[in-house]
Amino acid sequence: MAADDQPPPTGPEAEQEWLAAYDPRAYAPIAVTVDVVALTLRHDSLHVLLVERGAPPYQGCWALPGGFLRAGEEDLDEAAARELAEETGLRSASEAEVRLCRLHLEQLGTYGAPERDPRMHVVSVAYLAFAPDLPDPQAGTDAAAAAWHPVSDLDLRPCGRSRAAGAPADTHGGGVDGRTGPGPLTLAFDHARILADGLDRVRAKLEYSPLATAFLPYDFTIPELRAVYEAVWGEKLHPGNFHRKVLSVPGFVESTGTTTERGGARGGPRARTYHAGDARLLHPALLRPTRDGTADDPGAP
Amino acid sequence: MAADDQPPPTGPEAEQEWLAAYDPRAYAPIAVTVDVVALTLRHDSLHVLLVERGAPPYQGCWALPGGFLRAGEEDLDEAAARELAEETGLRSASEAEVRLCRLHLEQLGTYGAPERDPRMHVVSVAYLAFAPDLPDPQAGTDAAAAAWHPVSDLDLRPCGRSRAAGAPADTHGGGVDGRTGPGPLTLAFDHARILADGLDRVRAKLEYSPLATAFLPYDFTIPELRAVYEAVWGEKLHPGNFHRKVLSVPGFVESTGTTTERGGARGGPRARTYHAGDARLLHPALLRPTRDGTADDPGAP
DNA sequence: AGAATAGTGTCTATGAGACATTATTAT
DNA sequence: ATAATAATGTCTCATAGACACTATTCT
Repeated sequence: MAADDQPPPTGPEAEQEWLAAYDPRAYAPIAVTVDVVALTLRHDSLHVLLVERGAPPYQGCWALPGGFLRAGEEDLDEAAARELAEETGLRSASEAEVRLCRLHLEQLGTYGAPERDPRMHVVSVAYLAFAPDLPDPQAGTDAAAAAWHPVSDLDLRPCGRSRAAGAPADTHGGGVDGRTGPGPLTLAFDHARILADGLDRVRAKLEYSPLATAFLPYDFTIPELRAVYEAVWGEKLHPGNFHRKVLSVPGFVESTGTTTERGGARGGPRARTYHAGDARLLHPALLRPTRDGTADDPGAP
Repeated sequence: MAADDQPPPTGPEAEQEWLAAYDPRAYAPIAVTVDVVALTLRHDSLHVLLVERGAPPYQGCWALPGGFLRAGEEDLDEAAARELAEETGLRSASEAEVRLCRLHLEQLGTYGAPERDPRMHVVSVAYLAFAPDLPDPQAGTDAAAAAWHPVSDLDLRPCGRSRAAGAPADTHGGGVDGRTGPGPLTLAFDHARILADGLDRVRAKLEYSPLATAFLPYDFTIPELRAVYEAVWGEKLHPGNFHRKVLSVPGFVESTGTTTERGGARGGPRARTYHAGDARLLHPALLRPTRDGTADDPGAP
């Protein structure tokens, strides 16, 4: 149900009473927030947008950008787009429109464990965003300190820190910078889990959807597209086979008829340029290399 | 963020003030509910569990079972399992444990348009459940009138009724039974959309996950498994090819070494029985028949 | 007996992946 | 000149799907 009513009213005035009881202030409060896992490619490695927390709990830790859903004013998608625009520091509507128009935004999942925020029960709707290279977030905006971080620098173990949920609120006294000693960065709340789920999602999505193009400018080359796959999957792909395969999937890319101005940085011919086609699903899919390990019956002669 | 704070405090007492401002009663209220798209197979056709609304809005309409998240008490998954147990009328914990233990439950998506419930802003976390044949919901429980409905009887057009979201709240005055004249059943709120999303999900999931087995009892035959695929996809499959393919996917099914007691209803040999294997992903996948329609370059000679 | 079904065998088209090869460009 | 790279060609293996066939069981 939307707002459900377990015991339905039995009479007309009981019904009135029932409706009156809908005042949510009578219930224990739940907050609804929207968090965004915004991914982009920088220097051929996957980066995620994080903000540094300026207040406890988890003060000094990095966290996913996000904020409260504005009750009665916006849908979840709108809230996610708004938060992202705010945190990336694209203030003017026109600039935001230009830079974010090619942005892909999709719902990732919702996280609602009662103890995930020590202050109160917070239900967070997580979104996943893919963007072509965005500028560094500008200081002086809503984001106290927002920055792109290489995903490989982060600690994504099941519960980042010492059990994220029940983590001590006095974290801000000790290692304030979100690092556990010399190790990788840890994230606030259950954000490591959310980010891990987002990475799983994007890795899977590249197989059957053309969304790799969302990480690139409007025009791109096949080798650039391959770099996206390699960065997201963390594996080198066979250039020749990848090239032929991409061109064989109907609607994946469309030729522009032109090439790049210069060859590769280390030599090689100019590459032809393409832009995204109209396919929304890849047929056939670009399957991830089978890092099998299945041993596939090596016992048989 | 979990509960985010855009403008971080600048001083110690400002911080205190900031934390005090966290009282969610100061914000416009948002309700959080959990809805369940519970699917099962009956007589080889897909059925969904619905409850009849006893109160406005959408009084008399059918809706997905669901209810409020209990603040501070339960996670989203727990709330979904609880609602499902309540609405299916499996009251005793032991019975619920027995009947629901084989239940598959996964998060489907979250719906939060401000106007989706005319009373207030309600954010609903939708879950998808697959179950082997469950008994008819018992009257006299929480569910005023809960019943399994054939999915094919429902109107799943983009916005079920007259634009679900802005639908008039006085619906209970007119066509009270959830039908628009002689047509198929329409659902309350945006539940037609949620159900449609759930159907998309289950159709896709059968391809690459072994979840078809969640619709069947512990032991099953390959033809029974095929019936699940045919019901969900709405297409007849080639019995011979399906059989060989299922057995060729490692970890999908495991032989029990026995067969059914009797042959098919209309003749044929006894079928061997299997139970679900330990694979969580199918490799290779069971791809849906390509209802291509791509015309596949009919212009060439 | 006749009909329907479980399970297996065979053949073909297609796609994935391993190389190999040619042409083009930067250093 | 040398090295690196874009793009294409060729070959092999695995899988999907069409079809045929046998064996078993119900009416």
